[in-house]
Amino acid sequence: MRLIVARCDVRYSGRLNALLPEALRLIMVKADGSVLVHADAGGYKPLNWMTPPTVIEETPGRVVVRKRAGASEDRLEISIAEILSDVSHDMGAPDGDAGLEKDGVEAHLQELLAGQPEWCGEGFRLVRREWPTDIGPVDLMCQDLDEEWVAVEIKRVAGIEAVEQLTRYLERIRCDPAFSACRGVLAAQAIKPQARVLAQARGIECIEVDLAVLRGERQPELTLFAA
Amino acid sequence: MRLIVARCDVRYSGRLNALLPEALRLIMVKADGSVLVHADAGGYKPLNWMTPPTVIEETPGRVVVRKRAGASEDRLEISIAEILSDVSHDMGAPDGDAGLEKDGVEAHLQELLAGQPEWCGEGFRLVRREWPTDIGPVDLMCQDLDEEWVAVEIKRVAGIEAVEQLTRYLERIRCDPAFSACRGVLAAQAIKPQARVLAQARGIECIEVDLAVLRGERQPELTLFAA
DNA sequence: ACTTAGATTTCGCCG
DNA sequence: CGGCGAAGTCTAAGT
Repeated sequence: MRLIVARCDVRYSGRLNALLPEALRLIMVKADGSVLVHADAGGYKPLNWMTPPTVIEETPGRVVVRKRAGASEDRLEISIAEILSDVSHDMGAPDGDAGLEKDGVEAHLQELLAGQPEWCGEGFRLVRREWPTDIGPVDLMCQDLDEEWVAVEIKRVAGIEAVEQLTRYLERIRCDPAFSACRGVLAAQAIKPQARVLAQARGIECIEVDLAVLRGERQPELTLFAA
Repeated sequence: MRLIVARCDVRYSGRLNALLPEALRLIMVKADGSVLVHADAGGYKPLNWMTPPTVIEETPGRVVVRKRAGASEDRLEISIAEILSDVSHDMGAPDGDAGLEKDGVEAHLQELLAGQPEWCGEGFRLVRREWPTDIGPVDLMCQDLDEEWVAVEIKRVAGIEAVEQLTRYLERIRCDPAFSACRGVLAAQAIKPQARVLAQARGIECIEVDLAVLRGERQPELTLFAA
C-alpha cells in the first residue's frame, strides 16, 4: 500500500464528471489497483476514487488512473503540486487478510425465523424459503393453522419500501387462483411507524422480533396471552 | 490526519457485531474524529469504520472508538499487536478543502428535461418543476398536446423503486378530480428490465434519454419517425 | 430530530 | 456477465 500526502487537484470523468480543487489530501494506492483520495475530514467516503481493475500511469506531478467501463472509459487524473510524504508498505499477501465476520444481518434473521416460523404467526408451518415469484423471491412462504398461505417478508429495519416490496410480491402471488387468499406478514427487528400505518392499510400484519429472543439468549419481555 | 500501519484485529458492536481477525492494515484517523480501517485491497470501502462524532480512547496496544447512537452505543475496538508505522500530518483547516463539483447527476438531467420537456413526450409543455404533492414533489408536471396532465419522474438509473415512487405520486395527484386522468412518465438514462415490466403493468410510460444528446453534444443515434 | 431520496452508491449472490 | 436486493449502506436536504 502506498500512501501519498500531497497538495493536489483531481478530475474524474466516467459515469459523471467531477472536479476537485487543489488542497492537501491523502492519496491511497492499494495493491489491487484501488485508488482513493481522502480529505482529513468527512469520514468513510473518499472524495474521489477508482475501484479495480485499474491501469495506473505515473509521471512527475501527475497520476492517471484508468479503467475500462463497458464501452466507455473511466478516468481519474490527479495533478500533484506538492508532495509532503510518499511511503509504501508491504502488507503481505493480498488475500492474507482474513474476512470480516458479521453477525446480525438480515440473513441470520431469516435463518432463525425459518427454523421457528411460529414467531411470525400462531401455528405457522414453513413451506419454503426464498419462494420464487416472477419479480423476485419471497423470504418465507408459510401455511397457517387453517392451511392458508402466508407470505413473510423479513427485514432488519422495515420502512415503507418493505411494505411496498411485500405488496408487489402479494400482487403477483395472488394472480394464481390457488393463492388468491394469500396473506402477508412483515417481520422485522424494528418497524417504522409509517410502515406500520401503510401495512395496516393494506391488510399486512406487522411482527417485531428480537434476535436475542429468537436465539433463546433472552426471555421475551412480556408474554402474550399470559396466564 | 494520522496514519497507522499495524497488525491488528478489530471488533465492532453496534447495529451489528463484527469481528476482523488479526492482519496488517491501515488505520486512518481523521481530524474530525473519523476512524477507518483499510486493507491493502478491496477498494473504496473500509473493512471497519466509525463516522463522527466519535470519542477516541488510546492506550498502549489498543484503540477504542465510541459513539452515542440513540439509546445504545457504537463501539470499535482495535487491538494492535505490532506497529509498522505511525505518522501524523497537519493537513490544514478542516474546511480548507474546497468542495467537489459534480456534473451529470440527476439534478442536471432534471434541468435539461425541464428545458426540453418534449423529450418526455410529443408536444409536452412544462407547467412546473418539483410539483408538490402531500407526500413529496414530482420532478416535472407537464401538459401534453391534449392539455392532459403528465407527471414525470426523472432518474439516472431507474429501478423498480422509481416506478413505486411515481406510482405513489400518481395515486395522490389523481385524488384531485381535476387530475384524475393524470398520466405518468418515467424518464431515465437507463431503465432496468423489471422496472420496465412493472411500469408497463401500471400504465406508466418509459423514456430513455441521453445526457449528451439533451445537451446537443451528440446527435440521436436513430431518429424516431424518420423521413 | 426525523424522514426522504440520491449515489460514480458498493457489494455479494444467483441466474 | 447482468440483474437484483441488502447495506453498520452514507450523505445531503427538507420539514
